[in-house]
Amino acid sequence: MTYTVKEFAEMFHATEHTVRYYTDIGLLPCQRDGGNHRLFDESAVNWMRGITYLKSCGMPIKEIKRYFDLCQMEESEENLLARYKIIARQREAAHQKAAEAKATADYMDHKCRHYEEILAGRIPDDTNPANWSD
Amino acid sequence: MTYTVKEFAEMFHATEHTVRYYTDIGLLPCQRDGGNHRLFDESAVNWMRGITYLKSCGMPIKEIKRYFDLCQMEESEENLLARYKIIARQREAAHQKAAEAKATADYMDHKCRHYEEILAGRIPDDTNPANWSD
DNA sequence: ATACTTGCTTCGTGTAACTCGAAGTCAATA
DNA sequence: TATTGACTTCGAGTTACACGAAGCAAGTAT
Repeated sequence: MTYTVKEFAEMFHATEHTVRYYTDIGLLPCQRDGGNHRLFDESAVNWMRGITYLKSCGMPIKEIKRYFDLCQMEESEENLLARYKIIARQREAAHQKAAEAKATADYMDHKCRHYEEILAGRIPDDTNPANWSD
Repeated sequence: MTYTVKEFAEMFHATEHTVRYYTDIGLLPCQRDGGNHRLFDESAVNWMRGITYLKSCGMPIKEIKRYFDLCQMEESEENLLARYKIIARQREAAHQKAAEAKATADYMDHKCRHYEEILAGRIPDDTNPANWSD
């Protein structure tokens, strides 16, 4: 089973532009059909899943590419360790991002309730940028 | 109490470049001292706190600016509601981001353990981009 | 007094990761 | 035959900075 650019983009909630961009910079492998159109197979789907996870850790595209290049090299203890280090580092980054995102969400809950109190007329409107201490 | 660009940047783990950039585009207010150097007061600190929260929701800078402009306008029911809508929307965004970040962190934990199994020699090295299904 | 260092200033270019639109190709359909 | 739709490449635009050059002003060391 293969996918066209459009189908592939939809699978990952990405734009076709982005998918083409990834193939152009060599981040995402693809075949071409008779009409020179990009075709993606299951392995490309798996690559792309990995890309989205690593991107979500905040990893720059160039580094993601380096990681995938490592994955395609001949196996060796050294290579394996290098890959592990990258993943471990990104795991850390992911946890930090998650904690930060949680804190932001909590804060926004609080801020939202504050607005609702004002709208209900229970407290006066003190909304001013200088009041972000709330 | 006022702060220089450097002090202010450090407070928010931002670069001096970024702080200057924010003042230049009118997102962050500041005074100037005799030597034309930027000076930030407590209210700027609060503004900046708000900016970092909203940015962390994924809100573009231009929209953040529009929100802060609303905060400085004359109060009215309409204005208040407009502001509330913005905040409520960003609250949603923040929760979505938090959930996604959590999922990524969990996945990275899993991936990390997978690597540790390989390194311990308990399972063979199948690490290949096409195996991101793991 | 002179030189150096520190910290700021503006200005202009560079970067990442897209994002958009123009212009063209090709196959299927009305 | 004409148009539609999906694809192609290419080049320019966007966001949110990052960086470096060149210059000023105050304080410190020699």
